[in-house]
Amino acid sequence: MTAAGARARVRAELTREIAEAARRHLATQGAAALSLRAVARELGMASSAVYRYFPSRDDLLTALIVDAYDAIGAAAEEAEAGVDRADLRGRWRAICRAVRGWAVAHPHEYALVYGSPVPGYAAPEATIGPAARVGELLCRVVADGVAAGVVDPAPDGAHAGISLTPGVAESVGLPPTLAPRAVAAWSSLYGAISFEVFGSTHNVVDDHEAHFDVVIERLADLIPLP
Amino acid sequence: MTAAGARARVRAELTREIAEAARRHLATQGAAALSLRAVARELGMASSAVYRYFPSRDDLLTALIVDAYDAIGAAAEEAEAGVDRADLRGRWRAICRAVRGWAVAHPHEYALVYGSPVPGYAAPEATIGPAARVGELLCRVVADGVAAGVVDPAPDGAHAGISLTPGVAESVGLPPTLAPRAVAAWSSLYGAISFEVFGSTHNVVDDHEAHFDVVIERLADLIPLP
DNA sequence: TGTACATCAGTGAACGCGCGTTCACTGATGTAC
DNA sequence: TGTACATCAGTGAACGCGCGTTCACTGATGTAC
Repeated sequence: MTAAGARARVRAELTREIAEAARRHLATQGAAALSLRAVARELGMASSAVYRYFPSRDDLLTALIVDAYDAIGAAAEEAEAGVDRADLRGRWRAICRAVRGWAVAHPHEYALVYGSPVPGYAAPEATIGPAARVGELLCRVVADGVAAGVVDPAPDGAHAGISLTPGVAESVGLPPTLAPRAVAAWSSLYGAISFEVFGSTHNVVDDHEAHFDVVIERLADLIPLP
Repeated sequence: MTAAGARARVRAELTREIAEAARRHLATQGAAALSLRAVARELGMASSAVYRYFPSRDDLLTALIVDAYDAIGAAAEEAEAGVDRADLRGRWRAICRAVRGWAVAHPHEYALVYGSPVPGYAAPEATIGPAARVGELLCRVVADGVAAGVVDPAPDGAHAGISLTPGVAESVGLPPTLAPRAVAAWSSLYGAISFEVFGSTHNVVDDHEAHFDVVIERLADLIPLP
């Protein structure tokens, strides 16, 4: 039991070490340069040894993707938790800034999850939960506003909401008349971040942080949040 | 003269054929699968022969990137040109829908220009002009609204505009107090499209076209456009 | 406590693959007199 | 119009590289009696 437990512990540790080496590689070289051989080299082990921990390159990739989503989600949740519950716009700003801050600090990991899909890689089910954390957090702020009576639950009238997958609005606690706006704000947030991180606004925006503050307020107005 | 002209014409034709074969490859396999050798294979020529037309793989990539930007820009401009000049929202909608339509029809080419930057590839100057076409078009609609007196030129007050690169607002004909909002709408547009094309809203949005219509109106409100 | 066996981690060589790029070359096409 | 020369397109072999994955193997670590 103790012996087996020790073996399992060592195994878990090495698994984490491999994933961390892979993440370092990803951070400096980008996703395309991420190879099992390069990771094995950095750890000083034979490339075939990595197969004891990850059955294939795609499984290693999945681990990194899940970790990236979780890191972004955790950063956003932590920042949002530090704001007064009644301050809806403050919570909204905290989420957006946390996501941008993480993305700017980890551009390659950000690209892995929000850039072009990795060719030949199909995201498994394990990634969809972590991927939703930020969106759910944004929706919670809006839902709290509806509950408090300060956010109009049906700004578009009664006919909105048919565009979303059935059940989604309910699962995030929003009326179907409001949920599409939250999704629009959500995707817009990532549009601004991707433009900055991927360089699309390189010749256009000078002070990215100041510009992002403008974007945040516009997206809050889009709901609209008070 | 005629002979030399014929040679040059043949050369230009083959250059175009190579680029088109590369585009086909890109469209079906994605940017990572794009190799000089694969293109040469498809054209039935030796891989070394391609070097007579493109000095390196990166030059071929540049040609594809410029072509993609131009195709998106042309699609947007053509759609916008078909709308009554006074119908600002109609022109805005036409641009957004054209860009989305092109992106959905050419996901890999879209990913090439708006997805993760290609590792090891630095976008040369030749790409910055074509890359700006859609943004400029959106700005023109807003600027026309200001000229017509139906768009508030300073919705944020006098202090906005310091976030953009000096000269940008002037070059697109917008007051510095309004330009950041246009940039915000511009990046938001691509956020919505990227989420759809890259699959981020796979489990969230059901009817992407209907949802995109919601987004368009929200982005027009963001300026706000009448 | 000691011994026979099973499990597991890690090795190193090999497989087959495709890539970008270079180079000396062969013909064909154009040019100058 | 004809001939000597220069230019160009395209070839095919080769260079050196790194990749993912497999496989038979060697020791070490744990387990059962």
